Amino acid sequence: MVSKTVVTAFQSAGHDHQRCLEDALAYAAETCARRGVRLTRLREQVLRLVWGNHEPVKAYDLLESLRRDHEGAAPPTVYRALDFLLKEGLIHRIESLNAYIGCGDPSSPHTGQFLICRKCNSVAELNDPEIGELIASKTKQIGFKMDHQTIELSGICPKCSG
Amino acid sequence: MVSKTVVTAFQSAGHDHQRCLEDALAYAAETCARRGVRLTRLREQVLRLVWGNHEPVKAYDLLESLRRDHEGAAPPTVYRALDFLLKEGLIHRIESLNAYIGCGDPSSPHTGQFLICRKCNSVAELNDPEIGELIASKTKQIGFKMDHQTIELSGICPKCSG
DNA sequence: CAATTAATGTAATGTTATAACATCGACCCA
DNA sequence: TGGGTCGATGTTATAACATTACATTAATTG
Repeated sequence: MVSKTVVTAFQSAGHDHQRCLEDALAYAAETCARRGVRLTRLREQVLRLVWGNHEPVKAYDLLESLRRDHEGAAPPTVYRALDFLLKEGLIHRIESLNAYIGCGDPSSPHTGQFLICRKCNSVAELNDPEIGELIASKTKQIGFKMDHQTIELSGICPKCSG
Repeated sequence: MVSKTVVTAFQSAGHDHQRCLEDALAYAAETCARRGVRLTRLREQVLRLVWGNHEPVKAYDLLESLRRDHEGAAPPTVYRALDFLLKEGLIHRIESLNAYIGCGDPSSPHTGQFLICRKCNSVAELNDPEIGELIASKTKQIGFKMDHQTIELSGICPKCSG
């Protein structure tokens, strides 16, 4: 498997998403097993829905999808699963969109930098250490003890800008 | 007036907030006049409330305050004023908190980097060009045409960790 | 297999934000 | 100066996002 630490997406035309999805699910299962946490049917199904494509997904859209084969799903059903997946680093929340997206590299805990295309809505996860480190050093300089970065960049992706 | 381009807040003990507030309001009035846009009573009052302190303020808290001397204020009353102030760069929205904060340097349009103290809730606006430029160059490298940065850093401020 | 804890079900409600249409008021200009 | 225009605000309703609280079920452990 090619390293995903630099950039996940934007996807090329030949992207085999079925494969991408199955890889992510397998990886999640393995990760949870290793950590001794339970990737239940419900949680796996939510993860699968989040990974449906490379666009951020909204909680209530997930809820609607989920209801197709899980009658009786309610907001807490979805939010609990999302909380679990967030905690395990299997998905990220995009604050500026109130939406969720699959994590391109759940191997180690991290906070990515998200590139959001406002034309096609796709999101790429950049995980550039230089950016993270520059910010860490600048904030440290002024005595701020940073523990979390939220970096969301909106614009036009390579595919959409031709 | 000392340049505010590097960092606004965290406020020291001797911070004269009355003065800080009046400066910001005067600056806003001047800016709007220059641009030919109307800083109406309502908009100014909302700006004053946002500048009440150096913590982000929630829209419905503003609404409640506003109602004290503006009976009949409703959500659109507040959100319209916030939209105006955001557009004119007089305030910023903190995405990760769904809250609003006065802009430390409305002179030129910009997107700051926000340092959010999760202990005292104060927010400092860092406006470090190196960070902005590094991100701009990295994203450009991969063909992304960035037009907006959201950078929100949470942690413990110097005062709280001191 | 009983006890315990984690996960899920269920109903209600809290919080954040916008839509749609009516009215008011500032400004322009003939 | 009075009427037209457009931006601002009033008002009602509802959409969109998220959590609380408590009941029930399922997995895990001693």
